[in-house]
Amino acid sequence: MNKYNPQKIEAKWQKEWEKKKRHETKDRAEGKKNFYHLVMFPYPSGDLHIGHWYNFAPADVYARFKKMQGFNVMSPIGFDAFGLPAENAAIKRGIHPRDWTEKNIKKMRKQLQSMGNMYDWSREVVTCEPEYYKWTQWMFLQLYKKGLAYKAKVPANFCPSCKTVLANEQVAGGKCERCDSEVIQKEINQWMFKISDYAERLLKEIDDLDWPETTKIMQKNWIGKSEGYNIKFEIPACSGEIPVFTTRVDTLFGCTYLVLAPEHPFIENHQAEITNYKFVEQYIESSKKKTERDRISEMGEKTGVCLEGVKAVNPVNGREIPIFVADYVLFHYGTGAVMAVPAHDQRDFEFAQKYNLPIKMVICPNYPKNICPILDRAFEDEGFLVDSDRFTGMPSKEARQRIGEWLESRKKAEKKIYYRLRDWLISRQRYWGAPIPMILCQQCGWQPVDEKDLPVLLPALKDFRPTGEGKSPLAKADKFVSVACPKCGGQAERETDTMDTFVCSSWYFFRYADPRNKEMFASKEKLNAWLPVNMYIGGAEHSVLHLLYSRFFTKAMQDQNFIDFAEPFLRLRHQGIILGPDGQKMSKSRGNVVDPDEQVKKYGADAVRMYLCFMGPYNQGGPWNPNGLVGIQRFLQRTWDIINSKTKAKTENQYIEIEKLLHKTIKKVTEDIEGLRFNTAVSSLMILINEISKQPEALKIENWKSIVQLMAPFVPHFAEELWQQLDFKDSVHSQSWPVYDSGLVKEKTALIIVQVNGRVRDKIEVPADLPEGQIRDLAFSSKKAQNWIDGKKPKKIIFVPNKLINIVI
RNA sequence: GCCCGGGUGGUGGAAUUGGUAUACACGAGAGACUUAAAAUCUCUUGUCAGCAAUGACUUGCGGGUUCGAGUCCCGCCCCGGGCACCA
Repeated sequence: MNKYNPQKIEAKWQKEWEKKKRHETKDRAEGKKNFYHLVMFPYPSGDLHIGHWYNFAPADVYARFKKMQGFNVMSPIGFDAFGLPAENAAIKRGIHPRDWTEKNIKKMRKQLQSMGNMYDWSREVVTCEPEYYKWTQWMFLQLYKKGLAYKAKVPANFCPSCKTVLANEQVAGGKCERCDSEVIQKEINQWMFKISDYAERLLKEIDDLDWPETTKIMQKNWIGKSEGYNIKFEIPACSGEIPVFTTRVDTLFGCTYLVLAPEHPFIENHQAEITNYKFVEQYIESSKKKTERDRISEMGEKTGVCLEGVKAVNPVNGREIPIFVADYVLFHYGTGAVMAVPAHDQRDFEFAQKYNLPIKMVICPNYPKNICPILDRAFEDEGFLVDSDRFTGMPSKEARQRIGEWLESRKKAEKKIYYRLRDWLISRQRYWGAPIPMILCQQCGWQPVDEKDLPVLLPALKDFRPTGEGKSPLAKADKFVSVACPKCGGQAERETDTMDTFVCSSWYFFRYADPRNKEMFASKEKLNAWLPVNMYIGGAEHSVLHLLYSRFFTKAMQDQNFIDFAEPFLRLRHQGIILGPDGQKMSKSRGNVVDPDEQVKKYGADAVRMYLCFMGPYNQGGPWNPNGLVGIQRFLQRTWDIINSKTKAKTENQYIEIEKLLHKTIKKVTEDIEGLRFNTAVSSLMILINEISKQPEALKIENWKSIVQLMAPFVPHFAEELWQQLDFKDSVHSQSWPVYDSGLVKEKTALIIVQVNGRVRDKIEVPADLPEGQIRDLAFSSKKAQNWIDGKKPKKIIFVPNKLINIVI
């Protein structure tokens, strides 16, 4: 008998599809709506492990499903090819990053093709190719022109091992996200993107997106909006004032001192008035030396120094209060100064306890009883005001508004909003990235490279290793550095830093729409044909990095009218993470990376695809365990055998039950794929085949057609082969998705659960929609139920149509 | 510390709106076919009691709401992710 040989048919159909260019997508298809299906493009690290398969194979099931539903689906793929890991790996192996990257891409292309995904390779983009990074540089210039790219000397996160600065988003717990080394603070002149200009839009416009709620919350927290007041505290000693930001104006009467961040300019500007300046200076120096790590480990252990000789005046009651400098106050947030209310802020509370400062309670949980508890920690909740002059007795929420307005009318305060989001630092002192297209002229200052001179090619350096002195390796390439000023023509120097890879990946989804355009990153016509992305699938680890940056790019490009939409990804879903068999995150150093090749060789790509779908909920992931794969193989073999036995169907209505089950399965599979519940979709297919295998003669050939179609997205080669064996025309993948008959799906009978006092005592089968009265009679005549009713009179009867009757006695 | 997500058989998991808990699959056990093995097929498989019919118990723990709770509410424990002095 004809045996299912996955390796043979997979090779056959992959060749055939490629020959017929089955997966190339036209920008317009007659009578079809475009559907942009996108997976996060991979980083060419070398080998495609099972985690990649988990990302790409179920995603491809969705793409194929949408195609069969009649959409003109674009499913592109490419490589996020610049970046630190490639460079670090190349250094380790003593080869050039370009060679290493190209070799990996070649290998991964082959591996990706072996999965049988419907990628349109004609649209492939590779971010380290000049034809691509030309437009990355072009985007930089557009941002620069609008003042959204600027160079500034800021304290930055510096990784001593990677020898480059990093964005805030790339530092996790004081450590480098890539190599886990301790990050130190270093002041370097850096190129920044002004993402903070878009904080409000990034926050507001996320609401309407069909994204996982958790991802939205993460982005919102990262942006971190706070509304409050900037309050002016007068400093009589130097006839100046210090503004502080607070979200709790209602606690102002409880403010017993001010605290400035060590970097606050007031301190340096008033050396004369501060009588213990030497001491203060020492404190500032010592806190500067602290690493991010020190600050984290010291959390709770607050330090500071009082500025002797200067006092601040609380605008609300005219009282003079001391001023401290302490590094628990951050300079880069708000005004770099806070009003300390130890009774109602835990940090101030700890500081006040340590330095014996007055703790004055002004919010009570239970006014007018007015019994304030003795505090062992700050009371940060809402309550009623006490000891607050004419605001006493007012709920804190109302007081916030009233005190704010009152101060505003006296010009002592103004409404203010601050965001936690800081600007995006994009300079990297590394070789393997897109050069920043800027030129520094001693006469004219920073000048952008002329657009017609793009791309600024990355020179083919022999020694590309980082220098460690905070300078890019490109600085060593004299030919690259030395250039004529675009403005005056005089001697000038190129910027030698390269761009963070996240810049390259912030716009790649535009390029897929028009990948070979030489005039523009993509034409508006093609952008409008495809974007925004209809379905985006990728890991949750990008919740704030890539996904936030891409939204920023999209908004910035919209504002300059290069595109017509404000959000790049309308629908987003995350796949889970496949862990190593040991339950740990897969990593080469742990040696638990699973290569799917062995399983593919044994069971075929189709079985592996389907097993990945079947394993569990797609967004969950978990440890890799191939034990269940054999179950998928058995299922495919059984399906194959039944079809090949070519059992002829009998008369139409004899097997109506099977036909009904088929239509229920169509409904279930359709709904499940749409919701990315691949595991239950596969299980319902198994139930169907199990049922059919009991009576294979029950199915008409027409119904086999539907079944093969239902399976096609999961096991594309298998389905294509069966399609051909059943003598159907064309390709199964260009068929339209089966539609269920709602008449057949509707149940003719219902199984009624008979409960007595909420416990199941019997089950009775009745015609569907039988009215309550009749079911009641049936329930009472049930012997099993009668045993429990025991002749008693029911107190109550609960009836759920077509489901359940509960007799309460 | 704060914000999310999760905890169901030996294992992966199902239960879409508060209505049969354990679908589907793996594994295990028994049997059929076979000289034998593989493959395939059939049956059993949450726990306890029972020959059985059947009954009791069971969704991390403890309470609660409800005729009825894996699902809702309160309190706790554990695991995973994010944030981490953001005033």
